[in-house]
Amino acid sequence: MAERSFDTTIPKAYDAKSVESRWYAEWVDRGYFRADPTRVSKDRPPFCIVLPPPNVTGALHIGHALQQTLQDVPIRRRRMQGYETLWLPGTDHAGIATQVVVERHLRSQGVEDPRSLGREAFVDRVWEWKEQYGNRIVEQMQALGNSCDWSRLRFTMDEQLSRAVRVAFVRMYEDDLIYRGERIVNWCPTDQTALSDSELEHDEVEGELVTFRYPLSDGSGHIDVATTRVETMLGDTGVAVHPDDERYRHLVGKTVRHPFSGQDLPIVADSAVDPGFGTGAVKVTPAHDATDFETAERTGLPRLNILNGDGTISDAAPGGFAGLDRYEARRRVYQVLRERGLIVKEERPYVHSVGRCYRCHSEIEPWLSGKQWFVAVSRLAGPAKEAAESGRVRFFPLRWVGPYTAWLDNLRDWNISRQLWWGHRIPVWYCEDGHEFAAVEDPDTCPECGSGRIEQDPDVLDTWFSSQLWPFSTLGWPDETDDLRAFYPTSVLVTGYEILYLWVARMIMSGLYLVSPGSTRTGDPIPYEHVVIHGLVRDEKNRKMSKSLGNVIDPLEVIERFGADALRFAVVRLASPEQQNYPMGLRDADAGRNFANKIWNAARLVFEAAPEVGVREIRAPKSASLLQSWLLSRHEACRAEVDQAMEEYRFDAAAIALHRFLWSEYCDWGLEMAKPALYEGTDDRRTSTWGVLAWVLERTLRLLHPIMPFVTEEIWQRFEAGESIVVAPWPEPHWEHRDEDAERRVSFVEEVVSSLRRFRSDHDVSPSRSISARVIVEGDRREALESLAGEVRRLARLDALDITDETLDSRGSARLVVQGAEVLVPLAGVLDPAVECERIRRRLLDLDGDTVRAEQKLANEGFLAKAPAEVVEAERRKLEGLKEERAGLDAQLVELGCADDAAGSPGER
RNA sequence: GGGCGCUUAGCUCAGCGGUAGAGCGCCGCCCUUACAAGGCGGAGGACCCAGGUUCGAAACCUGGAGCGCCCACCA
Repeated sequence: MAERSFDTTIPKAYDAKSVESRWYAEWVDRGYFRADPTRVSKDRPPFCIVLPPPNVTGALHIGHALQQTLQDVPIRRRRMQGYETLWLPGTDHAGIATQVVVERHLRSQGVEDPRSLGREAFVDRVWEWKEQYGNRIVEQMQALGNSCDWSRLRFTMDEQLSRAVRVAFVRMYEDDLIYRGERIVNWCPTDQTALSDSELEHDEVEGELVTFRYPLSDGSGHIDVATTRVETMLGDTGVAVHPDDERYRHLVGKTVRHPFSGQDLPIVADSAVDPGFGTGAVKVTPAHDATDFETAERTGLPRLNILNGDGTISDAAPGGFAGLDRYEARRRVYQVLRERGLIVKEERPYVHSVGRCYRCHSEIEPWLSGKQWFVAVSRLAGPAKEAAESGRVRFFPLRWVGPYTAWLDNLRDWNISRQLWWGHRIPVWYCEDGHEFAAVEDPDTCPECGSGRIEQDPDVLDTWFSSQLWPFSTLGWPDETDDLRAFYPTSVLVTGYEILYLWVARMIMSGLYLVSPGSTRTGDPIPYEHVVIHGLVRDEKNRKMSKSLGNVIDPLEVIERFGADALRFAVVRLASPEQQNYPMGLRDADAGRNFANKIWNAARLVFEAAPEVGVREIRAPKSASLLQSWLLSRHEACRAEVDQAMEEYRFDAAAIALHRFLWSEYCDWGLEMAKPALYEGTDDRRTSTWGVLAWVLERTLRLLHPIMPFVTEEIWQRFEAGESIVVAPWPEPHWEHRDEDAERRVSFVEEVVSSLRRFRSDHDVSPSRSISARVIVEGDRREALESLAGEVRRLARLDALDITDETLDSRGSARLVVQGAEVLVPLAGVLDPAVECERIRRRLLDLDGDTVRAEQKLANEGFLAKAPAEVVEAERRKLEGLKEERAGLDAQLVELGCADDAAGSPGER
């Protein structure tokens, strides 16, 4: 044999760590991830994803790894398909979240009251924090292998993006979509800011429902009201009943006397009251309840704010409760009412839901906190709903359209002002003469009166106000940039369902409103064409991952132990869109690590078996042998499956298909059956076999590359088929390789091998002991078996294999039936007949069940009449085969001398 | 009070009209010159329950149960 020219120094075990660190830097250096809008053309369509920006504050967790891999996979595939791809990365300043983290940090550093630093100094400290930790996210993303265009890294508080925020605000302000008003807001007493409705979490708690009595001022009676927050009665300014409620109609217009203030509170009629709940009368606390606020608006009741921003009772409250914490006040108010005999009923526990701050989980207070800014949503919601219903934006899975439109239907105005320092300051100024105006650029004077004494609104905008602009502000909006024209609308948004409302819906609303159709590539201002919604990663016990539970998995730790490819594979395989939770532990990366190693070693075999001539040439093979046709056919089937799955964003299915093909087909059968040709074959046979193995492997690596970029690149380089797999073309279909005959024939051969292996195992024949076999089979399956006889001998460890189409005397042999063909294994005194009888009996048991079922089916006239002909025919053939096998096995039992305990035929049982 | 999702092998999940699949785990045997991060063989399932549609249902329809989630101004 000629000396081989291949590299035999490839290490036995795949070392993800060293491979991964080498390649990522190389890819970035070569500029593979950089998008260029000028390259976009008819033949080179754009494909763009903007990364949902992680918060600058934290480190990435495993959920980010999932989400990002789900973006990198389509990005890498489209890049290979020749699209001009842009994956635009960035981070979010995350107003409240960051401010809270930095405040906590400062406190730990001895700054007791961070707000005492003053606005400017505090904001400086946050920027310092951001500079320090913002990069960690980038490093993590690079370790994952994400193919982002780092030259376009954005941050929501970048100058350009901040200008976008101001332009958006001013435009909406001038169009009356943003207004300032005094309304009840959700107030977080811990973070001391207002929150939008979407920033609340709802939580069921076991509280109390206390019913107490208000005496009528004229002493003629009383009226009872119920509440779960009895302290709010300090802020009651009236009592409401339903206008049609006969029980109370005569009381409307009278007043009750407040037990602490002594003031007279009017009894009013309002149809918002549900006469069926409680007593049918409601205490009205306009400053601390959204419903009551509206009731008060309609009925003219005054507002009395009895809470301070920190959740303590204010001086405005009667009865000497001022200064008490709200929970303490609840107990005290209850006590005093009780002492005065005014409590008429108590229910404890009373389960009801409370709103909590989505950042710090404190119970929020509905509160009147002066004027707040709102976005009027009614004009925005309609087009956003239409876009989803008409399919201009498509949801994957489709079922999310329902919740999305339902949310838009019930939308209330969006509170966008936050009493924080970290964020985009509201671009509105007030002059001393009471004029109010919004401006994109910082003004010096009031445009109305020219006064220089102007002051900017102290509040900042809700983080989500800037986030909603993300898909276009990152591309240069409000300028009509090349990026915008080339890549907007973006192609896909990949995100979790938890921010469907908070973010996705708002991006669609604002995109449709703000972006001018003429500046986009399609003339549609919609931010993206597809929205892919995935679930959330949980821990192994399916609990939410959180720092306080200590069950957070750091992607870097997984990468360190198993490699980025392993993590990516694990996470993609989990990400079924039907599931809302993905439980995951560290060990789940095992399978991916093993898979990478398996591919590595398969490649090692292929390269080490490379024939001397034509080693590096990979040509589209012309199918030759049965084995080659089979492998090409199976590979093409896999390719088609992967393509389809990826088009449908079923990356889980794509990952499983690739795993199955490579491991169970390519390695277990393809490589194993190729060994005789590779090691003992003629030069021709060796070369052609190797050619197919290499061709298939090289293409499969490309199919797998989007999911496991590193190991595929490392191996692919050895083919010297191009510069990098990152920019190698995506495998084109080769439908002509599908060969169902070859698949059918090889599957017969596989089953012959399996049946012999099982036989060996059943009889405890050690691998070192030889057995021989004779197979009786006709037609093309016989040809198949003959052409693969050497391979079968090797795989089943036979020292002899006879193949014939003549009936043979089966005496003295075990009979195995494979797809109707007989496989005879001479017992030759080496095997225990009792064991063989047992084996046959076990088989007969299964056989009987199958036979009965088949017979019943074929006896069913409906089945014969209505089932498709091929189904009926298949059933007939099956029954026939079963009967033949049964006859053979019965004969065998007789021969082995254990027929006595053999069961009768199925019909007689 | 509405709505959505899930319920399939010990665990985590695919399958979504033609007699049950994967990964991990488990039990045997095997260091067979790609891989012990491996090979070969195996065990293990009233596909939540009850009705219905159908020749045929894990799959489709109706109802129910359990779990999870979302929405909602029951004070």
